[in-house]
Amino acid sequence: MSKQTLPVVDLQAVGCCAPLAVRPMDAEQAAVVAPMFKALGDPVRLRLMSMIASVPEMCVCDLTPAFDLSGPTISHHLKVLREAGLVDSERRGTWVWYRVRPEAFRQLGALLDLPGTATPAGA
Amino acid sequence: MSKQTLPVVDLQAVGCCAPLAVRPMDAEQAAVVAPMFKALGDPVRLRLMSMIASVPEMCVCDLTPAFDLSGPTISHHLKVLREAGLVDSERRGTWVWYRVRPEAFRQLGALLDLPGTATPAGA
DNA sequence: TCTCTAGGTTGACAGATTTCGAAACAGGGT
DNA sequence: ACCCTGTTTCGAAATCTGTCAACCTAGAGA
Repeated sequence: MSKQTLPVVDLQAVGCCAPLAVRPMDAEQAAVVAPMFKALGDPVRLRLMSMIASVPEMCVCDLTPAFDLSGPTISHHLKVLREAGLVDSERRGTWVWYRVRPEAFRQLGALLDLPGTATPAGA
Repeated sequence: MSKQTLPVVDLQAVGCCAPLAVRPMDAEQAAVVAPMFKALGDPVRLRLMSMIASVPEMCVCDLTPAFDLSGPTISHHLKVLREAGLVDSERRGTWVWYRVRPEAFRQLGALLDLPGTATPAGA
């Protein structure tokens, strides 16, 4: 699965993350970050992500039945999220558990900060 | 262009935006938000977005030469950003100007908030 | 140990979407 | 009328989505 960190995103190396609204992104940075947004750009994956993100960890066996999709399809979507660096998976016994990678999540959030807009309380 | 607001996203109607990490998204919400992430999921569009977001407004005539792509292609990408509700365009005389829609930007940012993680100053 | 069963992933494939450029078109200035 | 900016249309090539079949791993039972 991914006990040893995959050669995937390498968030640190990007020198990342002035908010989009502050400094334009260079091509290299964009090439690293775009796949993360792309991974979230599918309704199924977005829901998978939100289900995983809203708990400490989530079993695939609870993810799959939430959709009208076959097991392999869910597995493929999870792979996309994994390869984008957004989640991490670990097999424990019979089941496979997914959890978010907070660094990646944080990086995307930071990118979307709108300076001078301290996320209004009521939003 | 888009003087009258396009029947596009309708951010308010979604009842949107508990952070992903707080509550799982229902299918309907995901269907509305996913296209926005999808729009940012291409390196070219991500850079376009960042170029637009980092200034009050941006002329297409300054956007196009920043890429090794034809005019029509850039125009296509801008259309995707527009239809996702992320930017707005306006023709003034000869040139067309693009600017971000802060509400959309804010919505995405809110979705990616990681509660208990007040965006560290240095990040 | 050997087998059986359940949970997940991988590989291969058809059908749908994207991406991009050439050419044609529309808006606006001169 | 002519030129310049940007968009649209259309078609070709590449990529994505979802399924079935096959496979691998782990636990249960004989």
